[in-house]
Amino acid sequence: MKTPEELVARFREQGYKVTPQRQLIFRLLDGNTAHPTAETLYEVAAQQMPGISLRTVYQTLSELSAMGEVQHIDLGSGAVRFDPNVDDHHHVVCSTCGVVHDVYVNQTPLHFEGDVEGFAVHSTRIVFSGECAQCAHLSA
Amino acid sequence: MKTPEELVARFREQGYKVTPQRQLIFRLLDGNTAHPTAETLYEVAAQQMPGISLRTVYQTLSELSAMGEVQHIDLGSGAVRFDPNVDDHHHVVCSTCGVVHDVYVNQTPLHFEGDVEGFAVHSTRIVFSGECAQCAHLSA
DNA sequence: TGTTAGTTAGCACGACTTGTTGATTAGCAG
DNA sequence: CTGCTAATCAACAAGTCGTGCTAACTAACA
Repeated sequence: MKTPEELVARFREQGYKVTPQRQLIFRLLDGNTAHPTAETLYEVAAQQMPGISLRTVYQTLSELSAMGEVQHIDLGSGAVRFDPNVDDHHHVVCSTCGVVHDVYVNQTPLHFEGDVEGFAVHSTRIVFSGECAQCAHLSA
Repeated sequence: MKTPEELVARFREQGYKVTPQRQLIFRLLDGNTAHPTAETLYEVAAQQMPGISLRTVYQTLSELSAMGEVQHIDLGSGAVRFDPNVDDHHHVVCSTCGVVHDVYVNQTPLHFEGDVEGFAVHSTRIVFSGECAQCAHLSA
C-alpha cells in the first residue's frame, strides 16, 4: 500500500474527497501487519473517532481494494481480512489463536500435475496452517 | 474417501444408522471430481430421492467431514465445496467459469521466509487461479 | 459560497449454514 | 418381531458477513 500521503493525493486525482474518516483508515492500515477484518478495523477506528460508521469502513476498504492498495484475503475464517502488503506473498495461519503472518515463498512458480490441460495460471495463493511458537509454548 | 460400502461399515461401527439418504450421498460423492457445494449435491440428490432435505445433506456432509472422509474446501466463492479426494492435493480454479480441478504439487514441503520463528506447519493449501482451456477458447 | 460527494442511522435483504421443535419414520440390537 | 432410539422432515428462526437503500445532515473542494 502507498503511504497515507500518497493515498490522499491519489484519491484527489480520482475525484474522491479526502475525508477525515478515509485518512484515519489510511493511517490505521499503514504498516499494519495484523491482517484485520473490517470489524476489527472499525473498532480501532471508533476509538479514535467515535461516530465513524462500520459502513464507511467497509466502503473505504472496498475503494482501496478496487484501487489495488490492499489485498483481500479470505482464509475461510468467516470474515475477509485486509492486507496492506500487496507484494507477491503468502500467509501462515495459527489454527489455535488465528494470528496471520506474511511469508514469502521463493520456489514459485510452482509446477503441478493433474487433469488440467491448457490452464493459464494468473495467481497462486498459498496458506500454511499450523501452530505458532506462542501457542506451542502455552500448550506444552 | 472410502467406497460407499466401506462407509456403510464405518457408520455402523460408530453407531450411526445407515439410512437410504446417507447411502445416496455416499454414492453421489464416490469418485465425484466436481467439487460440489452442499446445495449442488442436494439438487442432484433430490432428483433421485424427492423429499430428501437440504438439512440432511448438510448433516451428512458434516459427519463425513468430521470423519475425515471428505475435504472441506473454501475458495472464497461464498459456499464451501466438498471433495471426496482426501489425498494431499491442491486446486486450480477458473475465475471465469468457476470450475475446480484437483492437482498435485511435488515440490512440497515448501520453504518460506518471513517473521514467523518457530511456526509448526501442519498443512499447506495452494489455490491456483486463472483461466481454463475452455474459457480461453470461448473468449478468443 | 455553492455544488456535490461523503457520512450517518436505520432498516432491510441475500447468501450460506446451523439450531430448534415436534411429529413421523425406520434402522438395528436383542 | 418388537421396541428403543436415532434419523428425517417441515417449518421457522437465527447468526454472520456484507451490501443496498433512503433520508437527512455535513463537509470537501472548486
